[in-house]
Amino acid sequence: MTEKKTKHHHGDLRNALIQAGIAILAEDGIDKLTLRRCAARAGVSHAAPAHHFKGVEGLRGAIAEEGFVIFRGYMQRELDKVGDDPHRRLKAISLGYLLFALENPALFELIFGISAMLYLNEVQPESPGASYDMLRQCCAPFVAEGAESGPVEAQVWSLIHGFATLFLSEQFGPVDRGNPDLDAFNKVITLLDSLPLADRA
Amino acid sequence: MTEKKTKHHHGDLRNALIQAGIAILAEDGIDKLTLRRCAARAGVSHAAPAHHFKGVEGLRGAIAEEGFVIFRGYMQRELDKVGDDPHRRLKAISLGYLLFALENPALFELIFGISAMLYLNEVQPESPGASYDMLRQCCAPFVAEGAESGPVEAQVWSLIHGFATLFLSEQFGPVDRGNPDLDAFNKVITLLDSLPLADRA
DNA sequence: TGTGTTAACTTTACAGTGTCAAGTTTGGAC
DNA sequence: GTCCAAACTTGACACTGTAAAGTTAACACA
Repeated sequence: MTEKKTKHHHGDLRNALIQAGIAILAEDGIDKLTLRRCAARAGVSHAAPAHHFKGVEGLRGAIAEEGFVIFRGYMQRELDKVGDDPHRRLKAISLGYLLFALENPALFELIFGISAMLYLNEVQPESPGASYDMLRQCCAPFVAEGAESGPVEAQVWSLIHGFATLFLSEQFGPVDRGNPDLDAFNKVITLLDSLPLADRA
Repeated sequence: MTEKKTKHHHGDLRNALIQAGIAILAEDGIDKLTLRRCAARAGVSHAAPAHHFKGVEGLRGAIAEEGFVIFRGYMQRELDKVGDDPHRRLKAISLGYLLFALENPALFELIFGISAMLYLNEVQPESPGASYDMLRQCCAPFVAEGAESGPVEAQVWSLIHGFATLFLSEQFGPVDRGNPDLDAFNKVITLLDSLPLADRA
Protein backbone atom coordinates (compact mmCIF):
# COMPACT_ATOMS: atom_id res chain seq x y z
CA MET A 1 0.00 0.00 0.00
CA THR A 2 2.94 2.32 0.50
CA GLU A 3 3.43 2.40 -3.21
CA LYS A 4 0.12 4.13 -3.66
CA LYS A 5 0.69 7.01 -5.96
CA THR A 6 -1.48 9.16 -3.67
CA LYS A 7 -2.66 11.09 -6.65
CA HIS A 8 -5.75 13.16 -6.45
CA HIS A 9 -8.33 10.64 -5.39
CA HIS A 10 -7.99 7.11 -6.54
CA GLY A 11 -4.32 6.92 -7.20
CA ASP A 12 -4.07 5.35 -10.59
CA LEU A 13 -7.58 4.96 -11.84
CA ARG A 14 -6.70 4.95 -15.50
CA ASN A 15 -4.53 1.89 -15.12
CA ALA A 16 -6.97 0.27 -12.72
CA LEU A 17 -9.71 0.60 -15.31
CA ILE A 18 -7.54 -0.95 -17.99
CA GLN A 19 -6.67 -3.89 -15.74
CA ALA A 20 -10.34 -4.28 -14.81
CA GLY A 21 -11.17 -4.35 -18.49
CA ILE A 22 -8.60 -7.03 -19.24
CA ALA A 23 -9.92 -9.15 -16.38
CA ILE A 24 -13.50 -8.73 -17.58
CA LEU A 25 -12.46 -9.74 -21.08
CA ALA A 26 -10.80 -12.89 -19.79
CA GLU A 27 -13.60 -13.85 -17.41
CA ASP A 28 -16.78 -12.72 -19.10
CA GLY A 29 -16.02 -12.13 -22.78
CA ILE A 30 -16.01 -9.15 -25.03
CA ASP A 31 -19.64 -8.12 -24.86
CA LYS A 32 -19.45 -7.77 -21.09
CA LEU A 33 -16.73 -5.17 -21.47
CA THR A 34 -18.63 -1.99 -20.61
CA LEU A 35 -17.66 1.30 -19.08
CA ARG A 36 -19.94 0.75 -16.11
CA ARG A 37 -18.62 -2.71 -15.35
CA CYS A 38 -15.03 -1.56 -15.51
CA ALA A 39 -15.89 1.34 -13.23
CA ALA A 40 -17.68 -0.93 -10.76
CA ARG A 41 -14.80 -3.39 -10.75
CA ALA A 42 -12.38 -0.55 -10.07
CA GLY A 43 -14.64 0.65 -7.27
CA VAL A 44 -15.60 4.01 -8.71
CA SER A 45 -18.78 5.54 -10.01
CA HIS A 46 -20.00 4.77 -13.47
CA ALA A 47 -19.08 8.17 -14.86
CA ALA A 48 -15.54 8.24 -13.53
CA PRO A 49 -13.94 6.65 -16.61
CA ALA A 50 -14.99 9.64 -18.70
CA HIS A 51 -12.17 11.63 -17.11
CA HIS A 52 -9.56 9.20 -18.40
CA PHE A 53 -10.89 7.91 -21.71
CA LYS A 54 -12.81 9.48 -24.53
CA GLY A 55 -15.90 7.33 -24.31
CA VAL A 56 -16.04 3.60 -24.55
CA GLU A 57 -13.92 3.61 -27.70
CA GLY A 58 -11.17 5.31 -25.78
CA LEU A 59 -11.25 2.61 -23.13
CA ARG A 60 -11.18 -0.13 -25.72
CA GLY A 61 -8.25 1.56 -27.40
CA ALA A 62 -6.31 1.76 -24.17
CA ILE A 63 -7.00 -1.89 -23.41
CA ALA A 64 -5.93 -2.82 -26.92
CA GLU A 65 -2.72 -0.91 -26.40
CA GLU A 66 -2.01 -2.98 -23.31
CA GLY A 67 -3.09 -6.09 -25.19
CA PHE A 68 -0.42 -5.52 -27.80
CA VAL A 69 2.21 -5.62 -25.09
CA ILE A 70 0.97 -9.04 -24.00
CA PHE A 71 0.71 -10.07 -27.63
CA ARG A 72 4.35 -9.21 -28.26
CA GLY A 73 5.30 -11.18 -25.17
CA TYR A 74 3.79 -14.34 -26.63
CA MET A 75 5.66 -13.94 -29.88
CA GLN A 76 8.93 -13.07 -28.19
CA ARG A 77 8.69 -16.08 -25.91
CA GLU A 78 8.48 -18.43 -28.87
CA LEU A 79 11.25 -16.62 -30.75
CA ASP A 80 13.50 -17.01 -27.74
CA LYS A 81 13.15 -20.78 -27.98
CA VAL A 82 14.61 -21.07 -31.46
CA GLY A 83 17.91 -20.19 -33.06
CA ASP A 84 18.70 -18.21 -36.16
CA ASP A 85 17.14 -20.34 -38.86
CA PRO A 86 14.78 -17.99 -40.70
CA HIS A 87 12.11 -20.58 -41.43
CA ARG A 88 12.07 -21.73 -37.83
CA ARG A 89 11.80 -18.16 -36.64
CA LEU A 90 8.88 -17.62 -38.95
CA LYS A 91 7.13 -20.63 -37.47
CA ALA A 92 7.98 -19.56 -33.95
CA ILE A 93 6.49 -16.08 -34.25
CA SER A 94 3.44 -17.62 -35.89
CA LEU A 95 3.05 -20.05 -33.02
CA GLY A 96 3.25 -17.19 -30.54
CA TYR A 97 0.61 -15.37 -32.55
CA LEU A 98 -1.67 -18.40 -32.39
CA LEU A 99 -1.09 -19.12 -28.73
CA PHE A 100 -1.93 -15.55 -27.81
CA ALA A 101 -5.20 -15.86 -29.69
CA LEU A 102 -6.04 -19.17 -28.03
CA GLU A 103 -5.25 -18.07 -24.50
CA ASN A 104 -6.70 -14.57 -24.82
CA PRO A 105 -9.56 -14.94 -27.26
CA ALA A 106 -11.53 -11.90 -26.18
CA LEU A 107 -8.44 -9.69 -26.12
CA PHE A 108 -7.51 -11.00 -29.55
CA GLU A 109 -10.95 -10.17 -30.81
CA LEU A 110 -10.77 -6.70 -29.32
CA ILE A 111 -7.37 -6.01 -30.86
CA PHE A 112 -8.03 -7.44 -34.30
CA GLY A 113 -11.75 -6.90 -34.60
CA ILE A 114 -12.38 -5.40 -37.97
CA SER A 115 -13.86 -2.19 -36.63
CA ALA A 116 -11.07 -2.03 -34.08
CA MET A 117 -8.63 -0.29 -36.33
CA LEU A 118 -10.58 2.94 -36.06
CA TYR A 119 -9.56 3.75 -32.53
CA LEU A 120 -6.25 1.95 -32.85
CA ASN A 121 -5.09 4.34 -35.51
CA GLU A 122 -6.17 7.29 -33.46
CA VAL A 123 -5.17 6.19 -30.03
CA GLN A 124 -1.82 4.59 -30.57
CA PRO A 125 0.17 4.21 -33.73
CA GLU A 126 2.89 2.98 -31.40
CA SER A 127 2.26 -0.51 -30.12
CA PRO A 128 0.93 -2.15 -33.25
CA GLY A 129 3.97 -0.79 -34.99
CA ALA A 130 6.15 -2.53 -32.47
CA SER A 131 4.31 -5.80 -33.08
CA TYR A 132 4.58 -5.34 -36.80
CA ASP A 133 8.28 -4.67 -36.46
CA MET A 134 8.73 -8.10 -34.91
CA LEU A 135 7.07 -9.67 -37.92
CA ARG A 136 9.07 -7.49 -40.24
CA GLN A 137 12.34 -8.66 -38.76
CA CYS A 138 11.35 -12.29 -39.12
CA CYS A 139 10.48 -11.68 -42.76
CA ALA A 140 13.63 -9.76 -43.60
CA PRO A 141 15.71 -12.83 -44.57
CA PHE A 142 13.17 -13.55 -47.30
CA VAL A 143 13.32 -10.11 -48.86
CA ALA A 144 15.89 -9.56 -51.57
CA GLU A 145 18.17 -6.57 -51.30
CA GLY A 146 16.41 -3.57 -52.73
CA ALA A 147 13.10 -5.42 -53.10
CA GLU A 148 10.03 -4.26 -51.27
CA SER A 149 9.28 -6.10 -48.07
CA GLY A 150 5.49 -5.65 -48.14
CA PRO A 151 4.47 -8.73 -50.15
CA VAL A 152 6.36 -11.26 -48.03
CA GLU A 153 5.13 -9.69 -44.83
CA ALA A 154 1.58 -9.66 -46.15
CA GLN A 155 1.84 -13.32 -47.11
CA VAL A 156 3.10 -14.40 -43.71
CA TRP A 157 0.76 -12.18 -41.73
CA SER A 158 -2.27 -13.13 -43.80
CA LEU A 159 -1.61 -16.83 -43.40
CA ILE A 160 -1.09 -16.80 -39.66
CA HIS A 161 -3.79 -14.25 -38.94
CA GLY A 162 -6.32 -16.11 -41.04
CA PHE A 163 -5.41 -19.41 -39.46
CA ALA A 164 -5.54 -18.02 -35.93
CA THR A 165 -8.92 -16.43 -36.55
CA LEU A 166 -10.49 -19.46 -38.17
CA PHE A 167 -8.91 -21.90 -35.73
CA LEU A 168 -10.09 -19.84 -32.78
CA SER A 169 -13.63 -19.76 -34.13
CA GLU A 170 -13.46 -23.54 -34.46
CA GLN A 171 -13.86 -23.58 -38.22
CA PHE A 172 -11.35 -26.42 -38.33
CA GLY A 173 -13.08 -28.38 -35.59
CA PRO A 174 -13.48 -28.21 -31.81
CA VAL A 175 -10.61 -26.61 -29.93
CA ASP A 176 -9.43 -27.20 -26.39
CA ARG A 177 -7.96 -23.81 -25.70
CA GLY A 178 -6.14 -24.99 -22.62
CA ASN A 179 -4.46 -27.84 -24.45
CA PRO A 180 -4.87 -27.23 -28.17
CA ASP A 181 -4.03 -29.76 -30.83
CA LEU A 182 -1.48 -27.97 -32.97
CA ASP A 183 -1.50 -30.55 -35.73
CA ALA A 184 -3.47 -28.34 -38.11
CA PHE A 185 -1.18 -25.42 -37.35
CA ASN A 186 1.94 -27.41 -38.15
CA LYS A 187 0.50 -28.54 -41.45
CA VAL A 188 -0.72 -25.13 -42.53
CA ILE A 189 2.51 -23.41 -41.65
CA THR A 190 4.44 -25.65 -44.03
CA LEU A 191 3.18 -23.36 -46.76
CA LEU A 192 5.85 -20.94 -45.60
CA ASP A 193 8.56 -23.49 -46.33
CA SER A 194 8.16 -22.54 -49.98
CA LEU A 195 9.32 -19.01 -49.25
CA PRO A 196 12.79 -18.71 -50.78
CA LEU A 197 15.60 -17.18 -48.79
CA ALA A 198 17.03 -14.09 -50.39
CA ASP A 199 20.73 -14.33 -51.19
CA ARG A 200 22.20 -11.31 -49.54
CA ALA A 201 25.51 -9.66 -50.28
CA MET B 1 -48.50 -5.55 -54.09
CA THR B 2 -50.61 -8.42 -55.34
CA GLU B 3 -47.80 -10.77 -54.41
CA LYS B 4 -48.41 -10.06 -50.75
CA LYS B 5 -48.41 -13.37 -48.99
CA THR B 6 -51.40 -12.18 -46.98
CA LYS B 7 -50.15 -14.09 -44.00
CA HIS B 8 -51.48 -13.29 -40.60
CA HIS B 9 -50.69 -9.63 -40.19
CA HIS B 10 -47.65 -8.30 -41.90
CA GLY B 11 -47.24 -10.77 -44.67
CA ASP B 12 -43.61 -11.78 -44.47
CA LEU B 13 -42.18 -10.03 -41.48
CA ARG B 14 -39.35 -12.45 -40.92
CA ASN B 15 -37.91 -11.78 -44.33
CA ALA B 16 -38.64 -8.07 -44.08
CA LEU B 17 -36.64 -7.91 -40.86
CA ILE B 18 -33.72 -9.71 -42.45
CA GLN B 19 -33.74 -7.34 -45.42
CA ALA B 20 -34.00 -4.37 -43.07
CA GLY B 21 -31.02 -5.70 -41.18
CA ILE B 22 -28.93 -6.10 -44.33
CA ALA B 23 -29.79 -2.56 -45.36
CA ILE B 24 -28.88 -1.20 -41.94
CA LEU B 25 -25.58 -3.06 -42.05
CA ALA B 26 -24.75 -1.54 -45.43
CA GLU B 27 -25.84 1.97 -44.55
CA ASP B 28 -25.01 2.42 -40.90
CA GLY B 29 -22.54 -0.31 -39.93
CA ILE B 30 -22.63 -3.24 -37.60
CA ASP B 31 -23.20 -1.51 -34.29
CA LYS B 32 -26.38 0.11 -35.55
CA LEU B 33 -27.84 -3.33 -36.21
CA THR B 34 -30.37 -3.61 -33.41
CA LEU B 35 -33.66 -5.37 -32.99
CA ARG B 36 -35.50 -2.12 -32.48
CA ARG B 37 -34.05 -0.46 -35.56
CA CYS B 38 -34.85 -3.44 -37.73
CA ALA B 39 -38.36 -3.46 -36.35
CA ALA B 40 -38.79 0.27 -36.96
CA ARG B 41 -37.45 -0.04 -40.50
CA ALA B 42 -39.89 -2.86 -41.17
CA GLY B 43 -42.68 -0.74 -39.73
CA VAL B 44 -43.55 -2.91 -36.76
CA SER B 45 -43.32 -2.52 -33.01
CA HIS B 46 -40.08 -3.08 -31.17
CA ALA B 47 -41.12 -6.42 -29.76
CA ALA B 48 -42.40 -7.93 -32.98
CA PRO B 49 -39.10 -9.58 -33.98
CA ALA B 50 -39.24 -11.78 -30.90
CA HIS B 51 -41.89 -13.88 -32.62
CA HIS B 52 -39.53 -14.72 -35.50
CA PHE B 53 -36.06 -14.84 -33.96
CA LYS B 54 -34.70 -16.04 -30.68
CA GLY B 55 -33.36 -12.76 -29.43
CA VAL B 56 -30.85 -10.55 -31.18
CA GLU B 57 -28.52 -13.49 -31.73
CA GLY B 58 -31.25 -15.21 -33.68
CA LEU B 59 -31.67 -12.19 -35.91
CA ARG B 60 -27.94 -11.94 -36.50
CA GLY B 61 -27.84 -15.63 -37.33
CA ALA B 62 -30.63 -15.29 -39.87
CA ILE B 63 -28.94 -12.29 -41.47
CA ALA B 64 -25.68 -14.22 -41.58
CA GLU B 65 -27.47 -17.07 -43.29
CA GLU B 66 -28.66 -14.69 -45.98
CA GLY B 67 -25.20 -13.14 -46.08
CA PHE B 68 -23.66 -16.48 -46.97
CA VAL B 69 -25.88 -16.64 -50.04
CA ILE B 70 -24.55 -13.28 -51.20
CA PHE B 71 -21.05 -14.41 -50.29
CA ARG B 72 -21.32 -17.49 -52.46
CA GLY B 73 -22.58 -15.30 -55.29
CA TYR B 74 -19.38 -13.27 -55.24
CA MET B 75 -17.20 -16.35 -55.36
CA GLN B 76 -19.26 -18.01 -58.06
CA ARG B 77 -19.18 -14.89 -60.21
CA GLU B 78 -15.39 -14.92 -60.25
CA LEU B 79 -15.24 -18.66 -60.81
CA ASP B 80 -17.48 -18.28 -63.85
CA LYS B 81 -14.93 -15.96 -65.42
CA VAL B 82 -12.12 -18.50 -65.53
CA GLY B 83 -11.60 -21.88 -67.08
CA ASP B 84 -10.46 -25.14 -65.62
CA ASP B 85 -6.93 -24.31 -64.55
CA PRO B 86 -6.81 -25.18 -60.83
CA HIS B 87 -4.47 -22.37 -59.84
CA ARG B 88 -6.58 -19.80 -61.65
CA ARG B 89 -9.70 -21.14 -60.02
CA LEU B 90 -8.04 -20.83 -56.64
CA LYS B 91 -7.22 -17.22 -57.34
CA ALA B 92 -10.69 -16.55 -58.68
CA ILE B 93 -12.52 -17.84 -55.61
CA SER B 94 -10.09 -15.90 -53.45
CA LEU B 95 -10.80 -12.73 -55.39
CA GLY B 96 -14.53 -13.27 -54.94
CA TYR B 97 -13.92 -13.74 -51.23
CA LEU B 98 -12.02 -10.46 -51.07
CA LEU B 99 -14.49 -8.49 -53.17
CA PHE B 100 -17.36 -9.62 -50.98
CA ALA B 101 -15.49 -8.37 -47.93
CA LEU B 102 -14.69 -5.04 -49.56
CA GLU B 103 -18.17 -4.35 -50.84
CA ASN B 104 -20.01 -5.69 -47.78
CA PRO B 105 -17.70 -4.96 -44.87
CA ALA B 106 -20.32 -4.98 -42.14
CA LEU B 107 -21.90 -8.17 -43.44
CA PHE B 108 -18.46 -9.74 -43.66
CA GLU B 109 -17.78 -8.74 -40.09
CA LEU B 110 -21.10 -10.16 -38.96
CA ILE B 111 -20.52 -13.45 -40.73
CA PHE B 112 -16.91 -13.97 -39.76
CA GLY B 113 -16.80 -12.14 -36.46
CA ILE B 114 -15.03 -14.38 -34.01
CA SER B 115 -17.97 -14.69 -31.67
CA ALA B 116 -20.22 -15.20 -34.64
CA MET B 117 -19.72 -18.92 -34.85
CA LEU B 118 -21.80 -19.45 -31.75
CA TYR B 119 -25.13 -18.74 -33.35
CA LEU B 120 -23.96 -19.91 -36.76
CA ASN B 121 -23.43 -23.43 -35.52
CA GLU B 122 -26.77 -23.44 -33.81
CA VAL B 123 -28.87 -21.62 -36.33
CA GLN B 124 -27.69 -23.02 -39.62
CA PRO B 125 -25.10 -25.65 -40.30
CA GLU B 126 -26.32 -25.37 -43.87
CA SER B 127 -25.14 -22.25 -45.64
CA PRO B 128 -21.57 -22.10 -44.37
CA GLY B 129 -21.23 -25.68 -45.43
CA ALA B 130 -22.25 -24.72 -48.92
CA SER B 131 -19.65 -21.97 -48.96
CA TYR B 132 -17.04 -24.33 -47.64
CA ASP B 133 -17.95 -26.84 -50.33
CA MET B 134 -17.07 -24.29 -52.99
CA LEU B 135 -13.64 -23.89 -51.46
CA ARG B 136 -13.29 -27.63 -51.10
CA GLN B 137 -13.95 -28.19 -54.79
CA CYS B 138 -11.35 -25.61 -55.74
CA CYS B 139 -8.83 -27.31 -53.48
CA ALA B 140 -9.56 -30.84 -54.68
CA PRO B 141 -7.03 -30.82 -57.55
CA PHE B 142 -4.28 -30.22 -54.99
CA VAL B 143 -5.20 -33.14 -52.77
CA ALA B 144 -3.58 -36.45 -53.58
CA GLU B 145 -5.77 -39.49 -53.89
CA GLY B 146 -6.39 -40.91 -50.46
CA ALA B 147 -4.76 -37.98 -48.72
CA GLU B 148 -6.73 -35.81 -46.33
CA SER B 149 -8.04 -32.60 -47.81
CA GLY B 150 -8.03 -30.56 -44.60
CA PRO B 151 -4.50 -29.15 -44.70
CA VAL B 152 -4.69 -27.75 -48.23
CA GLU B 153 -8.11 -26.25 -47.55
CA ALA B 154 -6.86 -24.75 -44.33
CA GLN B 155 -3.86 -23.23 -46.08
CA VAL B 156 -5.93 -21.63 -48.80
CA TRP B 157 -8.71 -20.48 -46.52
CA SER B 158 -6.32 -19.09 -43.92
CA LEU B 159 -4.39 -17.12 -46.51
CA ILE B 160 -7.37 -15.52 -48.18
CA HIS B 161 -9.32 -14.99 -44.99
CA GLY B 162 -6.38 -13.40 -43.26
CA PHE B 163 -5.63 -11.20 -46.20
CA ALA B 164 -9.25 -10.12 -46.63
CA THR B 165 -9.53 -9.29 -42.94
CA LEU B 166 -6.28 -7.35 -42.72
CA PHE B 167 -6.79 -5.64 -46.06
CA LEU B 168 -10.30 -4.59 -45.10
CA SER B 169 -9.08 -3.15 -41.83
CA GLU B 170 -6.47 -1.18 -43.79
CA GLN B 171 -3.50 -2.85 -42.20
CA PHE B 172 -1.81 -2.80 -45.59
CA GLY B 173 -2.63 0.85 -46.19
CA PRO B 174 -5.66 2.95 -47.10
CA VAL B 175 -8.30 1.21 -49.18
CA ASP B 176 -10.78 2.65 -51.64
CA ARG B 177 -13.50 0.09 -51.28
CA GLY B 178 -15.31 1.27 -54.39
CA ASN B 179 -12.21 0.95 -56.53
CA PRO B 180 -9.64 -1.06 -54.59
CA ASP B 181 -6.05 -1.48 -55.67
CA LEU B 182 -5.65 -5.23 -55.96
CA ASP B 183 -1.89 -5.11 -56.32
CA ALA B 184 -1.28 -6.43 -52.81
CA PHE B 185 -3.81 -9.19 -53.36
CA ASN B 186 -2.15 -10.36 -56.56
CA LYS B 187 1.22 -10.50 -54.86
CA VAL B 188 0.02 -12.32 -51.77
CA ILE B 189 -1.92 -14.87 -53.71
CA THR B 190 1.20 -15.98 -55.56
CA LEU B 191 1.99 -17.95 -52.44
CA LEU B 192 -0.58 -20.45 -53.67
CA ASP B 193 1.41 -21.00 -56.86
CA SER B 194 3.70 -23.19 -54.80
CA LEU B 195 0.86 -25.63 -54.14
CA PRO B 196 1.67 -28.75 -56.17
CA LEU B 197 -1.02 -30.37 -58.27
CA ALA B 198 -1.76 -33.91 -57.23
CA ASP B 199 -1.22 -36.45 -59.96
CA ARG B 200 -4.46 -38.32 -60.09
CA ALA B 201 -5.11 -41.70 -61.55
C1' DT C 1 -2.06 28.59 8.53
C1' DG C 2 -5.78 29.82 5.56
C1' DT C 3 -7.82 30.42 0.92
C1' DG C 4 -8.81 29.53 -3.92
C1' DT C 5 -8.43 26.85 -7.96
C1' DT C 6 -8.87 23.00 -10.44
C1' DA C 7 -8.73 18.22 -11.51
C1' DA C 8 -10.94 13.92 -9.90
C1' DC C 9 -14.87 11.98 -8.85
C1' DT C 10 -20.14 11.52 -7.77
C1' DT C 11 -24.88 12.23 -8.60
C1' DT C 12 -28.60 12.80 -11.50
C1' DA C 13 -30.81 12.50 -15.71
C1' DC C 14 -31.93 10.94 -20.43
C1' DA C 15 -32.08 8.29 -24.70
C1' DG C 16 -31.28 3.87 -26.58
C1' DT C 17 -30.85 -1.18 -26.11
C1' DG C 18 -32.70 -6.36 -25.19
C1' DT C 19 -36.25 -8.87 -23.12
C1' DC C 20 -40.16 -10.19 -20.57
C1' DA C 21 -45.30 -10.08 -19.43
C1' DA C 22 -49.25 -8.75 -20.35
C1' DG C 23 -52.85 -7.21 -23.65
C1' DT C 24 -55.14 -6.80 -28.60
C1' DT C 25 -56.03 -8.01 -33.17
C1' DT C 26 -56.85 -11.09 -36.95
C1' DG C 27 -56.75 -15.31 -40.11
C1' DG C 28 -58.59 -19.43 -40.56
C1' DA C 29 -60.40 -23.97 -38.80
C1' DC C 30 -64.43 -25.91 -37.22
C1' DG D 1 -70.80 -17.62 -36.48
C1' DT D 2 -67.48 -18.96 -32.83
C1' DC D 3 -63.36 -19.81 -31.11
C1' DC D 4 -58.39 -20.38 -31.02
C1' DA D 5 -53.93 -19.60 -31.72
C1' DA D 6 -50.52 -16.98 -33.96
C1' DA D 7 -48.98 -12.23 -34.96
C1' DC D 8 -48.41 -8.11 -33.25
C1' DT D 9 -48.69 -4.04 -29.69
C1' DT D 10 -48.11 -1.90 -25.33
C1' DG D 11 -45.83 -1.25 -21.18
C1' DA D 12 -42.33 -2.16 -18.09
C1' DC D 13 -37.61 -3.18 -16.35
C1' DA D 14 -32.62 -3.55 -16.20
C1' DC D 15 -28.72 -2.29 -18.50
C1' DT D 16 -25.85 0.61 -21.56
C1' DG D 17 -23.29 5.28 -22.95
C1' DT D 18 -23.10 10.07 -22.23
C1' DA D 19 -23.85 14.72 -20.76
C1' DA D 20 -24.58 18.27 -17.05
C1' DA D 21 -24.27 19.73 -12.57
C1' DG D 22 -22.66 19.14 -7.95
C1' DT D 23 -19.03 17.59 -4.47
C1' DT D 24 -14.49 16.52 -2.78
C1' DA D 25 -9.70 16.93 -2.15
C1' DA D 26 -4.85 17.99 -3.53
C1' DC D 27 -1.90 21.68 -4.21
C1' DA D 28 -0.20 26.60 -5.08
C1' DC D 29 0.14 30.66 -3.01
C1' DA D 30 -0.43 34.34 0.48
